[in-house]
Amino acid sequence: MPELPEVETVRAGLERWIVGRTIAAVDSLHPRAVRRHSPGAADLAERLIATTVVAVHRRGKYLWLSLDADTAGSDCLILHLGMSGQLLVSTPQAPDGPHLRGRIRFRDDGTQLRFVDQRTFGAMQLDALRTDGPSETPSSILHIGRDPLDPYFDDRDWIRRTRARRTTIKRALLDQSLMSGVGNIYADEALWRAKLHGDRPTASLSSTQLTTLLTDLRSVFGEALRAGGTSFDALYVDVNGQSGYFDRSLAVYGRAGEACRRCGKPISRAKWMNRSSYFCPGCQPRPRAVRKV
DNA sequence: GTTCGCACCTGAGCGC
DNA sequence: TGCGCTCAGGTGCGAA
Repeated sequence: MPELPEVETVRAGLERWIVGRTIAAVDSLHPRAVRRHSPGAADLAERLIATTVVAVHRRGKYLWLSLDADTAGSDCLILHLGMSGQLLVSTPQAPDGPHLRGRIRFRDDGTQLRFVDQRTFGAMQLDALRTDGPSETPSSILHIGRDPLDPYFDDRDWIRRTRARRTTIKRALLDQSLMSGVGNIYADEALWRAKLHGDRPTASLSSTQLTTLLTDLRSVFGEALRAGGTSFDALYVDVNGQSGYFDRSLAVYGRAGEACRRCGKPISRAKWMNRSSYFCPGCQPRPRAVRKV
């Protein structure tokens, strides 16, 4: 599933392949791919034609292409991969796959940008950039917090706001308004490294513990980035269709029943909010209030 | 205002 | 062989 390292890998690929190119045509091939663009697919295509991609930006799991022309009040194209989205740089001759949802063709008739998305949680949307402190952000994602690799991310502010929440630490990690980019996989990995159970109330954690968690989160992100991201199946690939290999380095996620690399106890898997949570019962004991008898 | 649960969606894997 | 169920999970929305 695309989380921060996977999205950043895609962003870097897009930067290499599409910056400086002018859009000639946009094909929207599935209504859900443009559901967040309320004027509809035809409007999206019409306003993108003849614009040039200036830069590719990312905040958390959101990508956006900055465009050179004022497209009637919108100056960027937001791209979100959802759970299974892929942005592929393909030759015009490459066959359409079964889950092709959108396609951007460029005036140079070279490679195309294809949006492939099996589960249709991803989306494309035109938006206007707004000043957001020291940088610019699309207006519709102003509520998304900065990610921990953002140079303007404020560690102390995140710690203060997290401790003020009346929730658990895993919920807080997945709350994209507090901090973006973290999904289920890297939340479990960072919590394992920090020896914290996901059900620990945020208010019970010290500043030191949260600082350690941030450090561990950044290190797991860095390692995953160097590995090109995590790929459990064919759902995540970079713009050239290549899989990352960080899944080989995961300590807990997807390893239920296997020995913890730190203490040797078998990794547990628990149902959590209609999904799974992986943790080591030895290194990450449940807090007393929710400890199962 | 904050927190939580659920729907959205598709295809692989599994049991019967 | 075919059917039905479960699972995967990011995001937005409504309810409490």
